[in-house]
Amino acid sequence: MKYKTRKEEIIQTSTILFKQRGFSAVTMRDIAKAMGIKAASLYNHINSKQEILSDIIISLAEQFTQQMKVIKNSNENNIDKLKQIVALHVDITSNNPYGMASLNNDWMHLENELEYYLKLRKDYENDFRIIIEKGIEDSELVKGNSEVMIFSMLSTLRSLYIWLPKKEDLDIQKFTNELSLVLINGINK
Amino acid sequence: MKYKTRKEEIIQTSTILFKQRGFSAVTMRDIAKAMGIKAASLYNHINSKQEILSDIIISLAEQFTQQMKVIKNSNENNIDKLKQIVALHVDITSNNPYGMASLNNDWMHLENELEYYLKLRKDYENDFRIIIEKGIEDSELVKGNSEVMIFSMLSTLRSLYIWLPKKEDLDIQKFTNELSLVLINGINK
DNA sequence: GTCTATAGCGCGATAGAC
DNA sequence: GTCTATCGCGCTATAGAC
Repeated sequence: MKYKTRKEEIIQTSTILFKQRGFSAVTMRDIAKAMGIKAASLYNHINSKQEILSDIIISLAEQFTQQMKVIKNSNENNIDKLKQIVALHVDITSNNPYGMASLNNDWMHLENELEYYLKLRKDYENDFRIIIEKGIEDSELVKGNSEVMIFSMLSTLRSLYIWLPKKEDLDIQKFTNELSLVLINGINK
Repeated sequence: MKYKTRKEEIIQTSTILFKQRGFSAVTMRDIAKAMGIKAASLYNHINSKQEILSDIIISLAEQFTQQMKVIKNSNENNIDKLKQIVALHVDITSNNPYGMASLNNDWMHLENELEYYLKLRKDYENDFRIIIEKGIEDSELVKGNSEVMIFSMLSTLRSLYIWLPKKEDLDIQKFTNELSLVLINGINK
């Protein structure tokens, strides 16, 4: 059996459709059709379309926040912390590339959990910022515009969901190292 | 007068709303309300909601393709070509940050122009790839995974629309240089 | 747990008055 | 060029049979 519960199957099916066309363009009929049932039957397992979205997004956002806390409190230097963050994004994204599309593109359609999501994201970005700024202070990173560094790294890490699914036979460990290299050392010879 | 034509006003208003909530979640009634008129009145100036989307996306995509051709055919070395590409993205995005959201997130809702858009994007990425690979070949760039380099740079450049509008007082020239530095030389000391 | 039927509403778009 | 009125359809969600 691929799914433990019918609810889990609904969420996984929705996740794929949400990535392809976005939350607003996917209907309950689309989700039901992809599962071979009628839309009304979905409501035996979930309460609303909105609930599907928040299940997808919040569980991912909490994984990031929780793991960031571990990285933040470790005793490594700041460069190694950044490498751990790269590994974290590759790990979560490769385990749920479709869900990451909703996290990135459909968070604004959250209702009850919107504020909670925004707080999780803000906390995450703050932790990231502190590592970058500490890295500059400790002379591990070049003296540069820290906001540009944060923007550049986070943009790339947040876009992994577009790219990873296209590389089916990927060696995750090798890729993580190559990506860390490009992000930290650049591409200039 | 802020807008030359009523059609232009419709497109600019839609562009802002599409960025906030995405094409599918914005209604003709929303667009009309933002302009202080009724939805039916919009149809005196445009033919369909779809037409608004394709006007936004195709004009931006064509700007990229056209300027990429100029960069490609210039006599500069590959690193300087990459810097020009960074400048191109900063330029187009700072002139139309809202439209870039549609280009990135709502292209899949194009109908008649979907294939044309996909061709423009593919051509652009191919030109980008050739510059990176030539750079490695000519020993301007480190020997590394070129796909990872392309992914990383393009992800950052494509995310500029999220970031640029938050920095109103930005010195565009200075920012372009800082971003080029981070993308090409990395952040490692 | 899935079905048919349908409520209640909002959608994109059109017709025609002014 | 904007309005009111409305068409025809699709949406989320519910009721109740099996």
